[in-house]
Amino acid sequence: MASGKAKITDVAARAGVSIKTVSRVMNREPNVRADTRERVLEATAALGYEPNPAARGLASRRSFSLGLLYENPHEFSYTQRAFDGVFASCTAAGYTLLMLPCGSEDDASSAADSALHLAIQARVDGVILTAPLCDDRKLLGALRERETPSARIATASPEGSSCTVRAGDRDAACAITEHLLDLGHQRIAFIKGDPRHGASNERFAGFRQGLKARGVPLDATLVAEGHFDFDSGRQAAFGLLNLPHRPTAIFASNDDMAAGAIAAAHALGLAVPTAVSVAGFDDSPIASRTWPPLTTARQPVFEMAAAVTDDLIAQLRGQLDAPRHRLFDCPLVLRESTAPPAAVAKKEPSKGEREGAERHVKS
Amino acid sequence: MASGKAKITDVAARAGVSIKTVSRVMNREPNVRADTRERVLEATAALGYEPNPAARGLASRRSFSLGLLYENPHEFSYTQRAFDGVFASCTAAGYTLLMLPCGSEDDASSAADSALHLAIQARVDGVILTAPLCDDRKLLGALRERETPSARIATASPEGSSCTVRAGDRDAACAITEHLLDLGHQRIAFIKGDPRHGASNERFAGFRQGLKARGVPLDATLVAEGHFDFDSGRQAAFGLLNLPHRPTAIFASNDDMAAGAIAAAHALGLAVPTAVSVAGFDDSPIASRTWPPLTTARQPVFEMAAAVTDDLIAQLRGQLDAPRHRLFDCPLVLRESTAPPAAVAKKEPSKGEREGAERHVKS
DNA sequence: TAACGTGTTGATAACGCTGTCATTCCAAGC
DNA sequence: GCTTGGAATGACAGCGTTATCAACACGTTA
Repeated sequence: MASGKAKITDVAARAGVSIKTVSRVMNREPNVRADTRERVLEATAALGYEPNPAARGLASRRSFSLGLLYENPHEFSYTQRAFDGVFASCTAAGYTLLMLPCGSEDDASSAADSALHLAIQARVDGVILTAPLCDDRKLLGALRERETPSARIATASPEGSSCTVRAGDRDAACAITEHLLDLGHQRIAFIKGDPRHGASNERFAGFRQGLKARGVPLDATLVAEGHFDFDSGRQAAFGLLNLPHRPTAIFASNDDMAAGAIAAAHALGLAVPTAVSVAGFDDSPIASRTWPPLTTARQPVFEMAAAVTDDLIAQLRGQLDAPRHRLFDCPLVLRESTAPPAAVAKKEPSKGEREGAERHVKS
Repeated sequence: MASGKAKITDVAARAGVSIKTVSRVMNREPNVRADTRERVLEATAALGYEPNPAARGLASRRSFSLGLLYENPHEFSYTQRAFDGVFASCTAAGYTLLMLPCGSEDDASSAADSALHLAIQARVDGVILTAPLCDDRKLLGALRERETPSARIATASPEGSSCTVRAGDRDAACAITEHLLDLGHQRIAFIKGDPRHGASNERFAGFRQGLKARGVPLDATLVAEGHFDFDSGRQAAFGLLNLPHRPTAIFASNDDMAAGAIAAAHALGLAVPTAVSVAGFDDSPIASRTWPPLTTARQPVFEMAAAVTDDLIAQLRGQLDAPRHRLFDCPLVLRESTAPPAAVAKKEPSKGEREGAERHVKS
């Protein structure tokens, strides 16, 4: 399967037919003999031929594309926020944007392949990769091979020839940990995220760093595995809260898992934050919709996505000499899911720790 | 501003320059005299000229488009689920898909204009409209004028020459209302949705229909206005729960508002569902993340979006004689946010109403 | 046998733009 | 005035497909 430079004339030559016949086969038109079709298909496969959509569009006066018009919802998922940032930059620069979803976990690599295939078919000038795809070696290799410029959002390795952007996960996780320690918590549990995301390691490292800075030893029994989703957070929290000597605070490494932790606490009859404090990460929409709303760290996804897209476009235009690697701060967002532990709360009623419903503190 | 049929030769003729000069102006290339540029720009404006992206792409060997690769998150917003459905059908049919967001409420019509403009620029073969855009008369008029085929998701008027799909909002809302009545609730409050969405009326109508079927009169003081978002739901619920004679159940016409209602109840120290039951609509991700998780009606957004996209593509291919108008059922999803009212609960402990954590009942 | 129809294939002209390179213009310098 | 050189402009050949229409093969009918 030679790569994408073959054109219809090459296929026609190889199959020993005219380009029109190739065209007929590609467009599933009738009136082509079965054996002819076979020869053509063999040739397209052998040459790795992909029809050029621009040429097709020009000749046929169709675009083979649809538009989905929608009004921006108030509620954004991470992907949605990233899309909005990328879209804003694309529009400003006169680029159009294709969404290329992969079929999530199960067999992630082959799913990535299919998205990549769509990118190749559409002949995009460049691609933007989100975590964890941005660290998929196979995918990156394929892109390099095709010389497709790329940019990476939330990568684990902010280096190399493509532009990258990431959040200061470690520092922000450290700040959250210190916030919990400042409230008087000593037994703080941590729920890890999907190990394929670079951010997971960083956030865990930030947690350890925060403990270390205050001289609190890491208790391995208080570290649970999660996968960045609600259910895994709930499960992990159940385990943690059922421990003989349970933690007084849970730091889940994203908001969805933190929401799960809150649900687990509720189910066990433990009030948040009175009986147990819960903190998340990201400041995604769910963070302000739980009860109580979550203390978290705000990841500026829109800005990150827009910035890295600007960089990619600049690179495509040859306006960028070296790839740019950006780092964004994640400010702490204090809400009502964290408070001093019960024991401490009795002694000092936590004056000054709980005022405005929402405060932003630079991490 | 004549519409999209002008080409570069027309502009060149009108401006009295060669097509190459027009090209230079369009691409912001240097070395064009200011007055020449002016004349060209005047001509493009007068003719409503939009460069043909396919021709540009073919000649320049670039596509002026980027791809955003991402892994499907577990958590879907409504838009995300709709996108996934549309995308699945597009991919299967060999179409590419452009996301065309509008800038939400403030000045919705001009926002719709900008999205429409993008659609025209990109020369999409057709567009898919989601609520409330699908009922924007100005937008529909513009599409008709350009003879751009369209399909509509969740429209208020399931008729006309474009294919449509909608949910059985009225029946499902009626079913939810009857569920609450069956539990023994008599004072049921309703929080309306954004009036621009056709679904809002339907759901309210379903609510009234449910009451009427059981002979319960509609109490106007128990009907509050909302806008389908968390905050408006919370506000509305605050008002309702602070009434002298407060309702024993709240039916919010979507899940986000229902989540807001739960937050309001929590804030007022009212336990859900013991002190007050709450029901939502949509079965969006938030529905299973609140505490307690929400009783709601599942809107099969993915399937609806995929189906209407299939119809649109069939229409584009001339395989459809008459436009198709589809209706999807919304099955009831019973979770823990609804229970018999306190008074009734004392008498009969609600046997048989609370068993599996989640049951689906066809509406 | 000739004429006909049907299924299959190919030659060639678009499609609407950009890239290349030649040409023209015009102010500055001699 | 004449030359010079860079800025401004244009002529024209592609770009890689599809559409049109002609040509051809072959079995069937008159």
